[in-house]
Amino acid sequence: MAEENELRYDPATIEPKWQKRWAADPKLYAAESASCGKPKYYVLEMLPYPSGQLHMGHVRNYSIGDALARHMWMRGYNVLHPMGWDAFGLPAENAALKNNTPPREWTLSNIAAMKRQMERLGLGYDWATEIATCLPDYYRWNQWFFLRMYEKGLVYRKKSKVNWCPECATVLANEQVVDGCCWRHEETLVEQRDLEQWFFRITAYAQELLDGLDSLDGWPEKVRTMQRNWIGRSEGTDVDFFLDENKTEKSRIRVFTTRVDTIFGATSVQLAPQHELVAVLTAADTKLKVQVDELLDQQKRAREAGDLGAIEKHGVPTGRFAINPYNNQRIPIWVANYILADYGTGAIMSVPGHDERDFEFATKYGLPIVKVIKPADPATDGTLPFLSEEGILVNSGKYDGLSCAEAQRQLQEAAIRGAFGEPKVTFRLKDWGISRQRFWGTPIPFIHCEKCGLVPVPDKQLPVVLPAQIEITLQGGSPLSRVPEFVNVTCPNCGAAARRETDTMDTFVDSSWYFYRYTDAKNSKAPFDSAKAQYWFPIDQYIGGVEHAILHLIYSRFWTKVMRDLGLIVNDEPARRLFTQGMVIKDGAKMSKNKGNVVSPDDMVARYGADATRMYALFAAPPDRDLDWQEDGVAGVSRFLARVWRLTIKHAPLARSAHASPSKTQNGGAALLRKLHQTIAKITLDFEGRWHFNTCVAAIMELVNEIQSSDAQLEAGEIPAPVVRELLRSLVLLLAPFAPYLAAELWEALGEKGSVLRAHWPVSDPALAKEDELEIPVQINGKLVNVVRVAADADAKAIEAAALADDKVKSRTAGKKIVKVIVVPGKLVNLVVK
RNA sequence: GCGAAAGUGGCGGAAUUGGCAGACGCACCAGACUUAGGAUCUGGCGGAGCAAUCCAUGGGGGUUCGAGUCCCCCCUUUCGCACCA
Repeated sequence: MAEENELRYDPATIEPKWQKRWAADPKLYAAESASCGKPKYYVLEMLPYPSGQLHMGHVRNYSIGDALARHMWMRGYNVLHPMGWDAFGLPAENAALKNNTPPREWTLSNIAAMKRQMERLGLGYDWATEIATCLPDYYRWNQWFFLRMYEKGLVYRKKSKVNWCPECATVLANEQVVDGCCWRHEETLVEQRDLEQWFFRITAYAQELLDGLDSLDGWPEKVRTMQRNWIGRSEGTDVDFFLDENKTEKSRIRVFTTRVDTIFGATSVQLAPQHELVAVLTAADTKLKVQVDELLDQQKRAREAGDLGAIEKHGVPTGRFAINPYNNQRIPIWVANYILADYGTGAIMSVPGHDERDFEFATKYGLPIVKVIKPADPATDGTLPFLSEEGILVNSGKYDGLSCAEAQRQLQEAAIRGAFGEPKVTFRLKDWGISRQRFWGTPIPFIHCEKCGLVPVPDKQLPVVLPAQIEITLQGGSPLSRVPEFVNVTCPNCGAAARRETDTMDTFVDSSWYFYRYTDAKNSKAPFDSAKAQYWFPIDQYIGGVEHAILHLIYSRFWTKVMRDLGLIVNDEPARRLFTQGMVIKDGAKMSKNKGNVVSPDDMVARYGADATRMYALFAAPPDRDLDWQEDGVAGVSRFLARVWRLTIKHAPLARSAHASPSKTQNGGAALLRKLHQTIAKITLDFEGRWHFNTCVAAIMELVNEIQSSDAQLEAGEIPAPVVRELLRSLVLLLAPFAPYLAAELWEALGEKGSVLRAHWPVSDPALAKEDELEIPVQINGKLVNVVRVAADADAKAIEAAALADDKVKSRTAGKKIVKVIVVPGKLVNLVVK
């Protein structure tokens, strides 16, 4: 009975034992100082929002990062592997409303719970560098950066149309609006409101953010493409059309076009319904106003249907005319529902001959369609619209005969000379609106003074701390505005009574620079020490979900460039390599409470242990693909770990009896050593880039299967002790990044002192890994017939001879003619037979 | 509509450079131990066929001695973009 117990793998005993020991060793996962002499490696997983519960997506993300961190420790790197909490945000306020718990208390207790879960999973974080963005010693630096950016002209306040989510009761950034709805409330339509808001001038870096993408070759192409599209650079020309014949400054309509070469084909000017000229015209024309209101209504309905792109085109003529500055042609001005107010100038020239949308519109309303580009390829000449730039200008006065590109150059020059236009680069990217009318965020460090206007809070008064006592509601604007002791201050400038700003910052501000704080988390004099940041940055490997491709990942690139220009850092980009892991799904669908297919990490850990749960998360699919969670699979990994445990414990005494590695002339166990060194080579290679950890786990399973099927030899003492020692030691080392608890337990069982993390990652010996003999497949006309065994270094001749000597090959080729023999040494033989 | 990725047994997946398709695991089947255990071990497991053998990587063509892998066309799924002038 006692013996049976002894041979049972029990993660519920092993794992808490090591968890305790690890917690008692603060140096174990701690980054060392720059002077340690080792090469540095910064591996980072995106910090979680402290909802209170880890989900399987977290487990997967952190299992990948932790495996990499452990591997790099074993490779002798100085590893920074930190963790923190993206701790501001609306859920804390919702919880406060629901349970009457203060946001701070709710958040901190969630952090404690999730930290326990992470420790239970055995994740190797340097908790000495832990950060929580909701604490004043972190968010004071948000305020500090805000003031520095204000000084640099990168922060401004302006009244404009902004996105408003009624559910969040706050403003949202453009990046947080998905298909016209709130990114947090997919069913809630975002409204447009005119509000005075704080903005970061991210557009000042638009070109650099775009150019930088070319250098990020360690980032997924998908993410780079998404950012390029989001930044949306387009080169063109601004052109002023004159209103009627009255050529005064006030009566110009500026349009933006990328195809100024087609301007002789413009047959109308189209304005967005929100265009300021439309407001002037409708004020004097009630009939027109009704029509324009209808266009606005159509836009609104299309947005509600989530399909603004497919709006049916409608327009109304204003009765007014514009003069084309190049040929003085008089063309009608229309208002159209498909013209976007916030792109370009909110007005376009309509060229139906060479633009698909304009063609559709002109056809519908009977506007003239003029051909001004003749295709270079005569085969495509004829039908309009002709959209390509591969052509020659016609019907364009003195520009006739020019290529499109040359015409664009000359027309731009003419516009500059005539002072009615200029070359223009337009970006789709808009400035980042960061004001939030919420409580649980970083207070914006400004004061409104009747006399002095906007006054920045002086540095020495930072941090502006959130009040502890507050009543949370989702009505009536910023909750902070209802806390008199927060609002009422004296102006730092003139000393008069003044009002504190009551908006807080977007939580994406918090996560835009958090990874710098990890390098110097306790600094109370500065956000971080520049020398420390310079040592650790850029991040060597960043790991997270692709859903942040244009939110967090563009904001943090922006922030890095701002900090560089403030002289704080020298790197241009935050992360050298980015890895976006796939989703965890169940029964073919994303896990969600609604579908009732949520698998709890705690439940998995309780039933199978942390090692099995983590290892399954790596084994079930390659990390970049979606992973279908199958509980039977976790049980399978758990059985495998039990087998490793039994095998190692059983043969540990023999292994411990040896004290050296096997000598090269050792007899016995060559096949096992060969398999071992092949496995080491395979896994090492994967860590260096391919990251197919699923096949790494499979390779370890193969190795264990092979050792186990040699059990009879092991029992009979036919495998020398040094070989057994090397096999088991290496097996444990290979397992250490994936199943840290079991590895620690078995490392100790093998009589090893010190942490397995400080042991050297095994090195594959090519001589030991090499096969003596190979099985070479023999094909006849490309079809497999048999395999022949040959020496591994056999040349083409020898292989051919072996193939031709094979009985099966002989009988298949009898009476036929061998036309050609293809021999790929080490691979195969193919006989072409007629 | 445009762009990208993917499509392989009952399931998750493997095949790193054009070279034995299905590694590894799950599920299932048979057996051993044992007598009730969701334990362990052994064997089997793409389809058809008694077999030799044939068929098989979404479908159809092509290149090649040889194609899951390369090229062309089509279908499906997922993701991103979608009047950006």
